[in-house]
Amino acid sequence: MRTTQYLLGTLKENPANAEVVSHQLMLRAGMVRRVAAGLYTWTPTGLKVLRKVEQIVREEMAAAGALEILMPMVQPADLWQESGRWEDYGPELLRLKDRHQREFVLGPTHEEVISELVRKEISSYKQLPMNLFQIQTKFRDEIRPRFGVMRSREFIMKDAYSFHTSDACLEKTYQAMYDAYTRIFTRLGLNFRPVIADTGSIGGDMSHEFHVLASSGEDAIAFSTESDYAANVELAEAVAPSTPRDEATQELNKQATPNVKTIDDLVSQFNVAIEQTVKTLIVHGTDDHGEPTLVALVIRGDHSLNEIKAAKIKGVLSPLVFATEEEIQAAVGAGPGSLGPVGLKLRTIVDRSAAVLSDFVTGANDDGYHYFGVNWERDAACTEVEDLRDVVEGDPSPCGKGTVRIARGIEVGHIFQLGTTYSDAMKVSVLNESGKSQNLAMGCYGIGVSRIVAAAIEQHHDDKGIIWPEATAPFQVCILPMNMHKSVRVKEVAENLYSELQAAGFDVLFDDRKERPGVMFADMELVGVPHTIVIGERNLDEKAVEYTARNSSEKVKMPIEDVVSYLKGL
RNA sequence: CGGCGAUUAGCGCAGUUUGGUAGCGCACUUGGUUUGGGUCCAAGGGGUCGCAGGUUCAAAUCCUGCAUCGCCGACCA
Repeated sequence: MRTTQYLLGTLKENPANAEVVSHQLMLRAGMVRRVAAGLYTWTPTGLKVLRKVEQIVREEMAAAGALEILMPMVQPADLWQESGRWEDYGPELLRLKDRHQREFVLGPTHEEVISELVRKEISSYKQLPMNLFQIQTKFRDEIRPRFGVMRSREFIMKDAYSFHTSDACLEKTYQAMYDAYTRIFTRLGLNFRPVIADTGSIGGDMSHEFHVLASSGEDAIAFSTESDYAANVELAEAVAPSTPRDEATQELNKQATPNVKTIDDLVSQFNVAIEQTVKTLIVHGTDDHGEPTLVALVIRGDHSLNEIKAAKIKGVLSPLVFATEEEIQAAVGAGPGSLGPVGLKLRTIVDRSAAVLSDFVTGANDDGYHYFGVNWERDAACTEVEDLRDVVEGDPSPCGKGTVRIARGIEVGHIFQLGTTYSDAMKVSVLNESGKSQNLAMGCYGIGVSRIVAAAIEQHHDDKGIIWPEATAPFQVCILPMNMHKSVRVKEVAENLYSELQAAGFDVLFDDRKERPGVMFADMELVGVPHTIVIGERNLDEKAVEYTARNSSEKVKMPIEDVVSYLKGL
């Protein structure tokens, strides 16, 4: 491709409204343009990268035995009503009507459509297992789209769905997908980790997320320092402390703390260690008779509540709903800044780490007062102990080996064993070997294709621009002729090399613009082309050109006739 | 949905406090100059100042409403 015939679209200045580096670079390198919130046009350079990612995903899915299909983006509402998600999905599901006033949705995912297909097409266990995938545009009406294509409303996803007559068979395909995903992200040149994940609203038993490690990632991941264990912090277990609770040494005493509204106030004004404080959070729940009630959750002052863990406790509303200040006042008689387990008349669930404290400090359920020297059993009941908090750096690893380290990741893939949730709702069944109708076990496997492009840039860039891994670079090589418009020799060598490289199968960008050298260098570095050949009068007397790799500052002078074989050998 | 902020040329911004008929840099066009790291000089094109209403002799500027966009939070395969 010649730059004079190409839409390069590079920007010298950083666009406003682009927060993360991948978003900035995608705009500056001319890969995408914003159309509306969370909606982007992929311009030629961006589309080339996107297609390369798609192709790798497609090849590895096919190699793992999945069959490619293409389902519609617009889906009839009745399928969603059948699965129950018409009600459950909420405002993220964009609903629309056609000219006959029939209701449709813009597909955020395709479990319903695939179930509809499979229940019609597959009728015998002999046709199973089957794994079908597509690479399709999805639409999710995100509350807050951000970070460019990283969290957009319209995005491209590879989604696969597998169907089985037994859990053992599902597990086998699940493992095959796990392995395929590992190959895909390896081929893409990404530093990634599979992590144990929450199954979330989609349900099911077993789930892994694949995360590209990057400081800008939206998810926190807990790793073991000594094993392969990795889990999303949402899910990672905070192991119960092995040391038993110390004996009480202090008397319970109530002190006036008029200016204390938060744990930080308490720590700074009364000289107590934050680890010796306890905070109490009030959430909505139901009692044994299913009646609405409030539940108190107690965690150590320096820890933070894990809402997913809390919501999984029986009798706690899921998703978690915090009590309002008015509700707390009505139930306890004190404001949120003065709550504590002593004398509290609500069901109280204590976090494992809070449960081993002694002589601790907590609110007195009386505005402006705290209890000091509090001890469990003696001063407050501690009957229910659960894992309620996020793990923190230095905790013992849940796997039993090493301690926890926290890193940030961008979720680029997610695989689930769904079981029969959808096939029960959608009646996806076949006749099994004994001639009985059986609902199918199902797995689903997603990869955020467009998100991968952004994630790759987060991981591979410097202050000059993008540094594409070989596999996803928009062009493999670029030719930069110095003052070609003044030098017949330079033009001739550049044109010849351009033809030769193309003939040898390289995707090459030939910068034939009448631009100053600095402009060309800056643009090619911004776009991130991995290999650059510079042709200038300076070296032509020796019939030589100069090679540089994007990921190195080293300049290599080489004879013109060696260029093709040199690049082939890389 | 709550809090905060923004909206002036294709992009990045100044001008708004104190009302007086719109400016800078980049990009673009033309001519010259320069030529291995975003040259320099000159000339030029491009704006219903987000929209609607109001105040005023006069509104980018003051007032009211709305829209769009972004940040933080809540939410989310």
